[in-house]
Amino acid sequence: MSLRHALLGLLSERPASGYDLLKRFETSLANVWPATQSQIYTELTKLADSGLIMVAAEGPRGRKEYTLADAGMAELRHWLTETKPQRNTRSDLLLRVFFLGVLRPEQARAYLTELVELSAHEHEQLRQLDEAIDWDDDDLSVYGRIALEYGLRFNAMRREWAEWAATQIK
Amino acid sequence: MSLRHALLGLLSERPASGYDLLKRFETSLANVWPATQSQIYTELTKLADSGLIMVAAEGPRGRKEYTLADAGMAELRHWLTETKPQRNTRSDLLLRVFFLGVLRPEQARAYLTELVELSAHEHEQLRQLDEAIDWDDDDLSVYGRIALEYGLRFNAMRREWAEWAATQIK
DNA sequence: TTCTACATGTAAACTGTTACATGATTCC
DNA sequence: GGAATCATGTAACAGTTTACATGTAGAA
Repeated sequence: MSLRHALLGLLSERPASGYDLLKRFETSLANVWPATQSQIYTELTKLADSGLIMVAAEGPRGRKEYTLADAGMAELRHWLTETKPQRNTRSDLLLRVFFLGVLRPEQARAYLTELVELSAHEHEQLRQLDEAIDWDDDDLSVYGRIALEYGLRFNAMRREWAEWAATQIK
Repeated sequence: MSLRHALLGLLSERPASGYDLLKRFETSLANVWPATQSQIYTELTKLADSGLIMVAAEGPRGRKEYTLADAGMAELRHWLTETKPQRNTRSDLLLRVFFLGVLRPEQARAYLTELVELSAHEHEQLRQLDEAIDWDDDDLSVYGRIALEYGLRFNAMRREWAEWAATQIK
């Protein structure tokens, strides 16, 4: 149940409405924890009911601005320090690799070549994002930069692996 | 819905019972697509109902041995060649990184140090698995080795990243 | 005035996890 | 005879996706 912690985390930076949070998910958090509009609004209601967040203000068009309650900050800290991350790496991309033997060698190689391109493309997207952001030296910048660096290294690794893998066939 | 394709893929290698498939998930496939006993038996029933697999034989203790039907092989090939992999990387491990700013610097560094150890540990597990397996040059060996190499490279990358990240704090 | 962005909510279907429930065969 | 392993199945719950449904405020 990480969605609630993602919401608590975002609210720890500043108060926001469901709509604001949705936008933040679509941009910064989409790569590590995608969430839909429906899921976010439902979870915010639950978080407010359980007292981890509060409706601090109501604005035009029924806008509700949420703030983190003390209990919410405590829960966020607990999640960060006391719970172990799952190394649950469900990857349909890698699952396919196991079964490439049912294809002809050139088809299998084509799949791996697509992965090279996919990784190169994602790497480039992140590189552009990196350039576009005016990095500061506040918390958000430090940790945002660290997360982005992970994406860069990950895509570089995956690209090299897929290039190597393509040479292993036949 | 990759579970059904994982099952079709395993059955493309050889006929198997639900129990056999469960064991294969626990060992080889656990790293890329974990599945529970309950899920596997339920999905096998659905696959048989829709004609993608068939019950070829029944053994002791109610054992049902499934084989891949032609339609199942077609569906497997379709999945491998015609559908795009999701680059859906839900990672609670990385999600936490975004919010490490709410912790004290030494706590944040401790989290990253744990990731170094986690990656080193997983790398070592895979290295031992690599040594233990008697790699052949059949399809299964070629693609199994490719998938394992991914794991090795991934954990090496993650370890180096976490080591670097720890130096970036404060 | 009309379009776009803001803004929220619910229902149904699907996927995945945990727990319960049962029983047969083989090995020691 | 007892324990471990083989073998299957279902129920309840939690999490996720897709689709539907509605309406307001501001900008051009």
